[in-house]
Amino acid sequence: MDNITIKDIARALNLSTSTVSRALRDSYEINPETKRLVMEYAEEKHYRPNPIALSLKENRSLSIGVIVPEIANNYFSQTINGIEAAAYERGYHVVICQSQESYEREVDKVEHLAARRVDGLLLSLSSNTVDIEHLKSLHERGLPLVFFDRIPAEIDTHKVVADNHSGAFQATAHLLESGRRRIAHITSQPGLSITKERLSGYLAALEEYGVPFDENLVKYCSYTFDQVEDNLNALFALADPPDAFLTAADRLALRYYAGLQKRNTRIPEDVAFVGFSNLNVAELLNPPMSTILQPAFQMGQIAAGLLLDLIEKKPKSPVFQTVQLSTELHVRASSLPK
Amino acid sequence: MDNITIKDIARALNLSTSTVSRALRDSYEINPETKRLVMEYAEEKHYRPNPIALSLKENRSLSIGVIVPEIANNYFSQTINGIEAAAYERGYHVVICQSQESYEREVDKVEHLAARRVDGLLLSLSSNTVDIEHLKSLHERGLPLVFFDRIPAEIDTHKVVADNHSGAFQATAHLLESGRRRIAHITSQPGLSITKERLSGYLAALEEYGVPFDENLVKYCSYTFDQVEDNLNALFALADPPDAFLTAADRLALRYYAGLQKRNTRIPEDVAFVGFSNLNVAELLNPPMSTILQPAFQMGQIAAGLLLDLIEKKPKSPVFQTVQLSTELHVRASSLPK
DNA sequence: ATCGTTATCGGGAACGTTCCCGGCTTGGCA
DNA sequence: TGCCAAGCCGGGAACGTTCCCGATAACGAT
Repeated sequence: MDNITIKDIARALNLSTSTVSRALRDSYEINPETKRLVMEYAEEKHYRPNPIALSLKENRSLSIGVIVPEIANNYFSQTINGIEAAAYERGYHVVICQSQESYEREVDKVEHLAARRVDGLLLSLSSNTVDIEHLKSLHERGLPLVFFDRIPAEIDTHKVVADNHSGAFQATAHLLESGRRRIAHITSQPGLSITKERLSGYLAALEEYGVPFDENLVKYCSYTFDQVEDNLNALFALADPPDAFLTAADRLALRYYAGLQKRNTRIPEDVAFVGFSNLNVAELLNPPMSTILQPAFQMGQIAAGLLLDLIEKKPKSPVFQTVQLSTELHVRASSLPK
Repeated sequence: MDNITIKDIARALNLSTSTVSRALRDSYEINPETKRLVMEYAEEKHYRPNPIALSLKENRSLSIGVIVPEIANNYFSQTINGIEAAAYERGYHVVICQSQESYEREVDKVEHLAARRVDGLLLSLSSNTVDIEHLKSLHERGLPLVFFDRIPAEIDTHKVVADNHSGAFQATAHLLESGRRRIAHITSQPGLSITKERLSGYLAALEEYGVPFDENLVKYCSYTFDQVEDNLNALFALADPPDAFLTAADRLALRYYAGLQKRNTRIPEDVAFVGFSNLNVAELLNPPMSTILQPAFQMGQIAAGLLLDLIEKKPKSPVFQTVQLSTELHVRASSLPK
């Protein structure tokens, strides 16, 4: 594991490190013959510049960090692919981390990446993150930061989100139009931005169609603690039980799909079902699941692009924007009229 | 982004960097009072040691690299979770990369991680990797290396795999016992270790049950190039078409499940179906898919454990082992007898 | 012959740490 | 009174680069 360094080359060719360094970067002030010698020797010995030494000197790493709650989630893995595509194109490496929906892990990862001198950070908050001081101070100290999907209100920077309000509105309207009236909304932690936006879309649709809102139909779920059965039991114990479900995430959609089937509730006969989800298997489920699809890959691309812009033209402090991408409702068998 | 350094502390407290350094590491030869001063000042100013400077000096990073073909694959994301669990416990960070099933990307990622001085590398080969010189030379130069799942024969180091032979054997035997005779085997690139092992299990089962092998029933698929329809057409154009499918990966299982449904082939009436897969939705598919489940999380844990052992006791050159974990056949509706 | 130019190269500081050496006070003891 | 050993601390090299200054030589111009 002892790699060859510029010093080694210098010693071997009886040159100074400065000369070797310049020869390698093809500087004009080095004799072509010397350059050739250095280049050839470097090639032969597989010289690779030490990025750590460079990072130490330049205080940057030509890499960006990504922190997502979990990668075992189609939505996030698609986003990461978009990020990688954009970063790769512009010569940056991507370091991927998971917060595992844990606040402590998130803080740990953020600090680790910052200490490792990533040139910028892309992130989607963990569902248990309430305090974002760790990010705020980093941002104030000048670390370029772009949020996507689960964004905080308190930090002013670029953000990329799906149009959650309209996605939820569309889905709810679709359910209402196919004759449902008691739509259960299974959603994420109340603190998350996506939760609020989706709830507001849901409420707006109810209002538009003159259907009264019943807060008993809204269930906030932790991703980590499993209470599917309890929630379903509570919902179906209502005097007026749900005849439709609108779920807010891949994970929730699957859990409740399974939960409903376990209690032999028929979809879509007994209840209709629509999920916010980028599951690539929605079509293959039994029955095929109606989903609100988010442009995950594109979100990643855009977020990475914004971050790299931020990184590369640091001097002028930019006007931060929030990019909102539209969602697509895919109606499948799970939400057909009864 | 200007972080406080030991030098800053030294200057502020009128001490030397050596003293500050020692005070921070609680050295015995520093006056308790001085220690207190330094510690408090460091705390107040949020001093964090610069890991890059440390890496440069110590030639290590307290982090390990993981390269998988793609993270949008339940099998790999579960493995990564296992790796992270094990690494976290022992104080190491994990850097995740995707080769995207591309040889060039794999080489690039490997070199990048090595240059960044990861202390070791965990990897599962891309399906397009044939030449592994890049890994061989790294390994010879002393970089600890552990392979999992898709392993090369040419490098002697720790390896962690599922018992692919017996998994395929079990699944094939199960299909044969439920009355199938023409079992199509849809599998990965022929070069991969997992492909060979699974094929051998498939063949062994055929032989045990006295069913002749027909090479027309085996289809090798690239992950990147999509030829599902062609393959299905070819298979069903056979004089004696398949009455069962054994697929070798998450991705293939889903594609062919969808492909079969598109051509209105009934499962399990017309063909039975079993897939190597860690899909968490297998139960929810239509029909629920029989799968051969691999202990992905555990594989990650074990692989990471072996790697860390390798890293931490470098001096003695160990005896390398290949850990083989057993798979589990989960029979569901897709492979019921006709 | 002297001088300014150009072409080519080397020295050394700096990035943030650690650590080897060496140095200065004390104070205790002979 | 003198000496040695703690106890405590600073100087500086080293890790691999880059880059700012110089430095040296040759060479044409004055």
